[in-house]
Amino acid sequence: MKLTGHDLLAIGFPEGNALGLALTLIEEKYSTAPLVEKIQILKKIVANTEAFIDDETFGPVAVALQKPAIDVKELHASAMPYQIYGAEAIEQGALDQMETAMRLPVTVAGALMPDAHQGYGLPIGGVLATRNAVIPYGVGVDIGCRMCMTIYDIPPSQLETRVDEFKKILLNNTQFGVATFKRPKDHAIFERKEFSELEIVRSLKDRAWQQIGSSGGGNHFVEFGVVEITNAINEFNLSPGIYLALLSHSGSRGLGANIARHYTQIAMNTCKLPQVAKHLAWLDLDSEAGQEYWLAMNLAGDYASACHHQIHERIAIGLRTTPLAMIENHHNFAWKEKDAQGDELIVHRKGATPAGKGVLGIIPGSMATPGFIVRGKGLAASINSASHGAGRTMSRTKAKQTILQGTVNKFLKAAGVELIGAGLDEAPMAYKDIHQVMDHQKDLVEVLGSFMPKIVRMCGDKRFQEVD
DNA sequence: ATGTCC
Repeated sequence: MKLTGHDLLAIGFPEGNALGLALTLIEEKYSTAPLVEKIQILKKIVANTEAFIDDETFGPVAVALQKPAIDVKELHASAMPYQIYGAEAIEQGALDQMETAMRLPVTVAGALMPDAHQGYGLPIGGVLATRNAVIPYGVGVDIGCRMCMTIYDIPPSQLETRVDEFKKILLNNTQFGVATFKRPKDHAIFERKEFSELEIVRSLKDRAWQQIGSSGGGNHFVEFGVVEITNAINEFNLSPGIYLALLSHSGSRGLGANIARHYTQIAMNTCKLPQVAKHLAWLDLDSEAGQEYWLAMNLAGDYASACHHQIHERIAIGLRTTPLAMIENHHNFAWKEKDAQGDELIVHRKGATPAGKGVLGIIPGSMATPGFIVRGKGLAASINSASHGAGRTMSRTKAKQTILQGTVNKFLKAAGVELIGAGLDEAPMAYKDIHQVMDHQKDLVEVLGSFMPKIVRMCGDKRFQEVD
């Protein structure tokens, strides 16, 4: 009979690394021993941890047991006030999560964007400013998930006249789901010292190399479309007009996912919070783990950017041209920013677009509704942020159960969109009305132009879509 | 989001 994690919790093992380690070792060394004997041994380690520090078998368990001086935190009795944009279209679960986040002792300010919906810990569309603390689940699992748009001096009418050619360019130069490039392109990011100096990051380097330039699954996409610039974008000398553009949405693939998983576990093991807030566990920025996370998060952000740049580079080569402009922004990340007094804040944007004064950003709609090129207005109440899209109005499960393929096909046809891949969970009707969402954030961003998708590639891998 | 469970 094998011991379970539950048995170990019952005899006083704290949640964390020691538990897993003890399970592994006891089953390795005492696999044939009766259950009571295994329990007796482990009880002794809990009761007299120090005596086992040098134990040949259980030394590592004792070390892990001694390690974290677990810090039990309390929430403030009431939540700090925070601004909500488009509250009437935001689900209760997201509001509850934000309310909890506003009770953390490290929280300084918060805001909820109009595309908000429930997530793990901080809601998607949540912005949270803290003092000297970073919350891995306040950044999200896909660290550095971002948008990137390149705009070309090509008449967008060619999306109709050369549709098969453009589809082929997308198919040949993007990879979705588990697929990666046979010959990944090298990138300067692989010379970064974080890949050798941080153990967890080192263990992820080979896969990061395999996956660079790939897009993954879920709501990620690469699409050609028509940009209509209404307000000149002086950074690029881009005049009002209609252009062909490429828009991509993806993140840091396995690299960021595993960095997030690793440091979330450390945070949850060392920063114990009441059940309702447990996913908001933070790392102090001056702790070793906090500093490591900060470096690893920034690396994952730069890696996500590198992936987009390779996508756009490959496609620009396919188009035999160079872009007139490139606009990009993270929307799952934490930044060091200053408050009104000039003191440093850690601003978490989990599915929120940076919208500081003058800052360019991209807010996508869905596969068959427009997205927008925006310039931030720097509104303090929004913590210099805006939405990162339309936001889901339906869970993936519900979308797959209730939306019919025929309905989506008609919608795509009416919108003049060619779709490669994607499941019903990404259907336009699973998302809020982007126009309403934009209306709710008029004070946060100025719209400079729109982007209408025309040839869209998303993940067509059934392994990711779980069509039940 | 993620070779979708250490």
